[in-house]
Amino acid sequence: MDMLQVEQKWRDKWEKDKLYSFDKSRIDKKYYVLEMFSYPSAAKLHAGHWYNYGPADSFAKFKRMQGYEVFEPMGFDAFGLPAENYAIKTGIHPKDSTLKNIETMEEQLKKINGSFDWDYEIKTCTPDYYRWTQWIFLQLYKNGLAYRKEAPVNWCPSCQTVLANEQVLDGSCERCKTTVIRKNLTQWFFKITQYAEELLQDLDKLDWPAKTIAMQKNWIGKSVGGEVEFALENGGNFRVFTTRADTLHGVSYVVLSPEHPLVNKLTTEDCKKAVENYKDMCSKVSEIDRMSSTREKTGVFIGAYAINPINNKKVPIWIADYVLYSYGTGAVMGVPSHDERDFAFATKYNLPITRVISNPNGNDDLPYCEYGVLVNSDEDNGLTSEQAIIAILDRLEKMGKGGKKVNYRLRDWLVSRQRYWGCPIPIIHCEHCGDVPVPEDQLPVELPYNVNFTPDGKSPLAKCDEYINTVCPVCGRPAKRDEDTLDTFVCSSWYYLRYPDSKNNKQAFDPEIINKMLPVDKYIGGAEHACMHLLYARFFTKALRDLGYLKFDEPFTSLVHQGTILGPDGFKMSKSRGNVVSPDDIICKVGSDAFRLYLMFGFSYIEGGPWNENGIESITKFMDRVERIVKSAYSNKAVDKELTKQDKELLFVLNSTIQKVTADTEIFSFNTAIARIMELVNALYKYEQVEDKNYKVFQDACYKLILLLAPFTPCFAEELHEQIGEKGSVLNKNYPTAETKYLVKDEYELAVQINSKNRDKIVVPADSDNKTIIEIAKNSDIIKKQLEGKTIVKEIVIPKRLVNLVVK
RNA sequence: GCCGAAGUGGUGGAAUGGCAGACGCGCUGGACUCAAAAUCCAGUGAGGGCGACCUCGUGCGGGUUCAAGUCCCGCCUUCGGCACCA
Repeated sequence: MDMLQVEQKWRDKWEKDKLYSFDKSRIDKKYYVLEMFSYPSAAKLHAGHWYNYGPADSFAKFKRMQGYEVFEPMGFDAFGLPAENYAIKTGIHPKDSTLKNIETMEEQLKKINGSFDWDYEIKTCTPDYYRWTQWIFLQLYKNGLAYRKEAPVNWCPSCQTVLANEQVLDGSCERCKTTVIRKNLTQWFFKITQYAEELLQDLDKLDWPAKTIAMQKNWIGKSVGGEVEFALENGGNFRVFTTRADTLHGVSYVVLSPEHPLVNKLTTEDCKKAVENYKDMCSKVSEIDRMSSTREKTGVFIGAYAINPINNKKVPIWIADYVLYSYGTGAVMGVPSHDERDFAFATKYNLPITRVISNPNGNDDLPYCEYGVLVNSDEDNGLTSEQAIIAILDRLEKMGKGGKKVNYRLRDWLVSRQRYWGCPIPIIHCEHCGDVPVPEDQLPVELPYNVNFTPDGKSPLAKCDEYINTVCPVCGRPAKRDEDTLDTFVCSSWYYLRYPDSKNNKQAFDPEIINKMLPVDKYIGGAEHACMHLLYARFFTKALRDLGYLKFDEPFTSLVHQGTILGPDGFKMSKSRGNVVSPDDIICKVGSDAFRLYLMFGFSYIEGGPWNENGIESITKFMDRVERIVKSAYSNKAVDKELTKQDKELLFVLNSTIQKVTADTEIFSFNTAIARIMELVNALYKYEQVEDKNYKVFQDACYKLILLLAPFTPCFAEELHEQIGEKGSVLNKNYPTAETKYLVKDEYELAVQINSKNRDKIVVPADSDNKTIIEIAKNSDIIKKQLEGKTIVKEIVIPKRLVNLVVK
């Protein structure tokens, strides 16, 4: 079969017939299959895109044939840094390059022969989309979920710009290799932390890969403990967070993070110079370096003291950069005897180390970081750690000096970017009125085209006078627009909500429609988004629910990550390695169906693996085999006949194939599903050699074979479907279901084991009881011989599988 | 350091505690052919035996079980993620 021609033929026909058009009248049967949309890169569609979209689309087609009204939209995550960097290098405007890349990719995507309904296409960089991104920003802002504050960011002193974490490699700017420093800038944040607990709890409701759930749990990082208030000599106080209140009696110092606001107030005159030097040193260390646990702990004494509320002991106050201002209270208590970091710190600076928890094993080594029994702890002596944590925090609470507290590692999401190619932030800064939201009827705030985005330390939009200068919507006086753009992850946090109502120019989406179409039933994409996109999207869904727009709690009920296809050398495909396999070259040779089928058969879908050249030929061979057997089956007239043994055997294989393929496809185990189909084809070839064939059975099996193949090789199946004289699209036919009457066997083959070693095989009638089976087993010649002179001590029968005789 | 996943023939990869290696690639042999290609059929974990068969075999070491790739304990290696979170 000339697949290239066949594929073109059906692609055209399907487009003409609008085969993949979503039928809104069948919304009650909807099945929303979503593949993560892609970034329109100049590098075109690569094997990774194909591996995501091809098999996922087969799943969508499978659902369609099962009678669901499948909604499978496609679009582009079109804002972002690569286009801007490309523009800086080449001078080609990001908008122009992006739109051009989208055009190319649309053409390539069509060659996948996916069930995409292009009427619902989204491009996040177009005003009709980002207008609503801005609208959502304003809803979050108006409800206290978006706020502005000063925060440390990665700053490249040479490029004079802020860098995203991903642009910092080993503490240096990826472009100029200059050491990145931290700098405080006023930035927009989304209050994702407000949802920390729900984001954590609801993970249990999701049909998601366990790995991804674990990653999100870690990322949210719930930590149950308490706060302890330390008084200052001058009358003030501050709090520390701890999970080990049981060790409170062993505090020998406290540490504030260098950025803690109390540091300047408390530092004594004679310590000022050392403290200033230390803070200066810290600011030069990147956040990434600072967060490394292998770094030696450093710090300085600030000259002041704090009072331990439980025993009124006076302890020195230090600052150290291992204490993070952004976690907990930005201050910790130092208990060197029971914490490794504190132990290292105290040893280095000669601070006292007092044991307050005894080791039940009697071992005296310090630090001892497990739970135990309290010692040297006054009235708390003898309590276990578990008891003491509760007792001490209760007591502190009664004293008004602390109590139970839960902390999360999750931080609020910093969404400002000092970049051009992104969604403008719809806020106006007015000297008189403060931060003023752009009135909703004035959205979108359009991204201006003529902007100088060469990096020079200022946000590109700040240099565009006609953009930045505006009037305050409240007082009418001159004011300035926010000069930053939004992180592109903001755009992708709600696109799945826009798809089903993508042409709506009055609302971001019609809640009426969205609440019927969502949540997404099956979401397919890379695992690299576990703690970014997938978390942000969950947050948006919950926030929009609480604002009254959505009636569901989670956006993606079920999630699947595809693996990664590596180059033939086993390394990740990359231009620099020269190991990139081009999908275009392959589909030009063997066609899109064969390429898709190879991707689905050659790898375990969730694992991926290295590309293998010769595998693809075996797939075209298989397709040829299918074509030949189908032709053979339809070469004779089908007549009703009584079923022979061989007919029944074929029917058994056919129906068990249907059963297994259905079950495997459901769980994305495509390689085994296709293996089962190959087995069916092998059985058909065996049947072809039967003298007295029943062409009715033969043809029925081949017809169902075509249906089974349709989701995996849509054009190929469609062509065969037409060739055997069927009307309409194969994709509109019902997916076959197994007829259980053909799955009943008259007899079974069982293995016979002696002492768990295979010794023989027997065939027994299907209705034999265990006793009969054992008799048959014992009567086999081989077994008889093996049993000579031995005593049977146990007889085990596993129906339909084996008999095991345990002998002495 | 912590969390997660994985380790099976020459190879990609299969196996609700129940016949390890499905299916495919490769290889070997046969049929067809003057020959080749294509196709079809058969074989293909290792070792031993003329043979029916026997022994060993799922990273390593133990264990539970009639039975372990699968469950438990202790390791090794690889990959992914997090990493001074108090």
